[in-house]
Amino acid sequence: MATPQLTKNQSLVMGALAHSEGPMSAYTILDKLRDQGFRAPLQVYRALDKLLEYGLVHRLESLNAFVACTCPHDHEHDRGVTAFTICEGCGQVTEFHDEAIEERLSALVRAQNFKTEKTTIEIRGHCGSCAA
Amino acid sequence: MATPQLTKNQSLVMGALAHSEGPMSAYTILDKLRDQGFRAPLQVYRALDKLLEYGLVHRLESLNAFVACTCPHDHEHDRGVTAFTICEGCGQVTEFHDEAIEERLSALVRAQNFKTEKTTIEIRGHCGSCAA
DNA sequence: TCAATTGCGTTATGCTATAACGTGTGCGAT
DNA sequence: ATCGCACACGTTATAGCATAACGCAATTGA
Ligand SMILES: [Zn+2]
Ligand SMILES: [Zn+2]
Ligand SMILES: [Zn+2]
Ligand SMILES: [Zn+2]
Repeated sequence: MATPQLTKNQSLVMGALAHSEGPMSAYTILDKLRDQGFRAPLQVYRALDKLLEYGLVHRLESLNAFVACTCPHDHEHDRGVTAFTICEGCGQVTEFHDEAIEERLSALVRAQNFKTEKTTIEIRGHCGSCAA
Repeated sequence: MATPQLTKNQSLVMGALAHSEGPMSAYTILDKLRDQGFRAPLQVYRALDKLLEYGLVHRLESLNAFVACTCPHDHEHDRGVTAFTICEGCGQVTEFHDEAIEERLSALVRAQNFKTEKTTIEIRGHCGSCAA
């Protein structure tokens, strides 16, 4: 998916996520953007849908929240699997990718005769700084 | 976590999940159990909390839904990682486990100096019967 | 007996996400 | 030009998921 020019709302949501320390829920984003004229959840969700489609943003299923993609390349991990560590202490999210896991998962799933459309890998725990 | 005797509510929720074809949301479970006297979401959520703790039930984060554990052993996958394929067509959920993925993930996470508490792996797609 | 724990029931509330409707704008085809 | 279409947008209402806070009852163990 090539990334077209973002619309005003998409840019505002992207900016909010990019400048955030950690993940944000759609409603948290909404609150951050009220001063820029946002009034309703759909304004956020519609922008997020596009940003997810362009690969600029990831959804964290276990948090019902969103983060900006930190992948160094051109968000071309369409084919690849994206994984996250999520610290319960400080909220820090780290995105990472690994071909070995991709290939192993792919083989296991193929053995089930299953066709993958989207893979979610999220690891909850504590980062080095927050470990008790 | 040893599995104590289930209470009445826990048994009812467990039964509903065990006899279901696929995953169920807490509110769907509630509706199924109204005839057995269930009246409020908390009755379901409290039972689910315990069943999750005992390892008899898994939560599917990408669906906000729950499934009975199909693991053949005594639900002793406390140490292990549980993964799921989830068919968007028929709703079928297949639970599986793989040591190679566990070890690879474990190594990657350790390299981040991160302490894992819970790992979520969910693969959305289409099963063999439902593949377009 | 007394305190602590656990499960239960109820009401109310909060958070997450989408349905349904209408408006406006740009742009190619007729 | 103007028609038709696609797309973004704004608004209101509603649906779906989850928990807070209160009180009561049964169990257990000191
Ligand atoms: Zn990314
Ligand atoms: Zn941390
Ligand atoms: Zn299991
Ligand atoms: Zn299927």
